[in-house]
Amino acid sequence: MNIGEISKRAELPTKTVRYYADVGLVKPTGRTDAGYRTYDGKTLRKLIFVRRARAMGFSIEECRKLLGLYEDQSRASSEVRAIAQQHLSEVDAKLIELKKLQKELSMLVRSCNGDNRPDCPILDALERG
Amino acid sequence: MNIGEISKRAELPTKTVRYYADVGLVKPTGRTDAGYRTYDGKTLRKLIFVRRARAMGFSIEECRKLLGLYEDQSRASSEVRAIAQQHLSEVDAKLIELKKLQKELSMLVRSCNGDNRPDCPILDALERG
DNA sequence: TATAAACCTTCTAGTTACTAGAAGGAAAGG
DNA sequence: CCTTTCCTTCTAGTAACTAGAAGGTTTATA
Repeated sequence: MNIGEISKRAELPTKTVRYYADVGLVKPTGRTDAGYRTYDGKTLRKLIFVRRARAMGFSIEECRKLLGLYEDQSRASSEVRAIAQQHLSEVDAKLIELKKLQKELSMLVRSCNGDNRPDCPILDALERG
Repeated sequence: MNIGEISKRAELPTKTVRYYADVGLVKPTGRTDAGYRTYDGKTLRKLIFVRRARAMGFSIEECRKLLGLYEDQSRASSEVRAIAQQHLSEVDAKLIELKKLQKELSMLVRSCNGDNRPDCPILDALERG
């Protein structure tokens, strides 16, 4: 399969597949005489794996580690769990921050009349803290 | 005040203050003979305003608009409210996504034994979807 | 007064994970 | 044969800084 075909099947833009090849995340299995990248079923599964991991918010470096473990038939599940747990903690933390922010912002938006007068509690809050 | 002083007072790194000057968000009031940036109380308030707005997740461009409205004594509060409301909607959307992610991830982490055996539901989920 | 420490300047480049676009070669269809 | 579509590489842009280098200025101290 060339890059167009694999992109369609992996549901990733060709630019992204090329990028993953460049950074050594998922390399093509080979090249044609003309220099076209070629991929097989195994690399397709890796690309899909990466797409899903990225959708879960894992970074490229985390994906690299996960792929390594995915490939390693003798890995311990604890290694994978550690990465996922770490990522989950970060998600938890972000969630808390975002909830606080939402609360503050929605309070501000509700408190502002939103009319033609210049008086605005939102700006006041940003100014005074 | 020079950049070191204003940085301390605004609780922003000097690099960031310089960056804000470069992008025209908060410009110094002038320069000394030696080329040092100088700031006054008004620019200090603007920098603090920007720090708070950034902490609320407003982008630099949103900060620019908010600063414009902050400066404009005759603005309508509805203009400010529109920006905040827009931002709030984005926060809401992100929050929903992040909650879904958290649920999925924590389920996966819980389902994984995390022992020495290679069997791992996390990798399985990433592979199969 | 000499000099060292602490401060300032500009410029370049690195960060994350792509994305857009340009210039040009290759393959496939009519 | 020609056109369209696909592929290649390379450069540069995105957001919002941050790190570091090379060098000028100011201030404090010996």
